[in-house]
Amino acid sequence: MNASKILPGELRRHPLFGGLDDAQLAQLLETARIIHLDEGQHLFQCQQQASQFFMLRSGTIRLYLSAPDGSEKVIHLITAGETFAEAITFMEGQVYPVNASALDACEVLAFSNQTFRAILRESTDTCFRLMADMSTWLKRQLADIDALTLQNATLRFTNYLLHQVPTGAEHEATIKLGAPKHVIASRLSIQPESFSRILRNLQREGHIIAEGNLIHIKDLDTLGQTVAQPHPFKNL
Amino acid sequence: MNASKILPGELRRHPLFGGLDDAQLAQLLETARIIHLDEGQHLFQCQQQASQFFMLRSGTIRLYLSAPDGSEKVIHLITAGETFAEAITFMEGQVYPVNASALDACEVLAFSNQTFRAILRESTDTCFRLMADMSTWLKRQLADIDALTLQNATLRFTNYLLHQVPTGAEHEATIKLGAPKHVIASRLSIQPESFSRILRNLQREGHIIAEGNLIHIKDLDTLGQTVAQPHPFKNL
DNA sequence: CAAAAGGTTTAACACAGGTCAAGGTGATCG
DNA sequence: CGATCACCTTGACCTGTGTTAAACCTTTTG
Repeated sequence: MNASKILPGELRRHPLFGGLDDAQLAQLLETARIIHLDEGQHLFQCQQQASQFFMLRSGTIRLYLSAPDGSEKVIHLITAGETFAEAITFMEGQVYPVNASALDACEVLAFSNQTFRAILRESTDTCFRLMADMSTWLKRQLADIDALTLQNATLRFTNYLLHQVPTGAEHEATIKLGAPKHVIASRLSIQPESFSRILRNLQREGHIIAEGNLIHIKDLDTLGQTVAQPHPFKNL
Repeated sequence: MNASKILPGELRRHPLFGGLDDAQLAQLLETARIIHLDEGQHLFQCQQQASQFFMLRSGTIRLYLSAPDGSEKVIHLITAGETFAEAITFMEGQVYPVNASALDACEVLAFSNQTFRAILRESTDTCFRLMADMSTWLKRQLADIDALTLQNATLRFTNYLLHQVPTGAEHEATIKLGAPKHVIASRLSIQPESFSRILRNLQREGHIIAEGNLIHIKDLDTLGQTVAQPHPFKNL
């Protein structure tokens, strides 16, 4: 599948490509490819040589780590419009540090690292955009480490929920989980069984109403505050 | 304290500055400052406006996160020669995402973000160096997330130990912990008490000999393999 | 040098969340 | 339309690690 169908405007909408001129964009598209993935199919594996980076057009991609014993940990869920693996070119070894597989049917744009590096060589503006991009990945990962070490499972989930709330929501909101619950659970480093229990507890305590992959938050302010302290009345 | 005493060669040894020409280096040094920190003193606090990044000349700096309940998590220990906070200029908000304090007396070089950005504008080579630098931070954090989610406390510690082993060591090695044990423990997201137990267990099982802040590894190959499976004979 | 302070170790106990096992529900399929 | 499969839930149990408390250094300090 070649890239003749890729629209320049589609790329320009992404901050990373927002500063490219027509010639640079054409240059990038020349070596770009469209990749179709079926559900469950891998885009790349950990440790594999990285010659491309990607932008997801549609579907959901799961970035995850595998342990020798077979257990897995979802690092990030990519949704339509996001780029990923754009920083790998600058790592020594230039191999993907995670696995990437499709959660459902996906359409992915694949760009040549080599071509993009050539463009970066000529454009400090795009360098700056990539560095801004990389810094948001750094901040995201830092937030994850914070969550893993300083928050308990329930708090990780409520924070996750609150991050899904569309801007502008006032007091309540209904969130649709973008992936099977066990995938969200892995993203939050929680076992499916624990995730289920957390959901039940939050519902029992009146914070949310969960129905399938829809979660209704009754009060945005209460959630996150009340839940924050695991044992507010421990010493009474 | 001005920067008249900063030697250009000192900076050039660091990969980040390795591509700067004399004029650029002079420009950077013009707005650089030397900062002396006493033990325990803060270099910056989380959420503080970031107008500088740093290179540590001597001593040890602790980068850490704080939770509202007062608990802390050491993210990284900076040792002499390392740069840090160099990526913050590209984050939106441009505030430090962590705290930084001195574990002992430190001498720190502080560089102006504004000046460095000006240099980056003129030098894609230095952009590439900074991106390589940022990608190693990304990979480090990923390794931490991996460790936190897919490894237990003992494994995190043995992996940490093995990373401290100087290259070239054959079968055994003696590691000197570069910080108080409770700081290393926090770096590994382990409580001091648990850390102490892990040390005792590894010693009882004959893997290491611990004496103060010195840890002797009896067999580099055995450690990391034998220890890897928590319960190898669980089902016997 | 006694006292205070900070770091480390030990032991007893507690618990969040992992593990195991079983059952439910809904979708897909031959 | 029964069978299979994937996902989710529930309950009982287990364990790694946190917590609490106390004792033990070692170093610093008045």
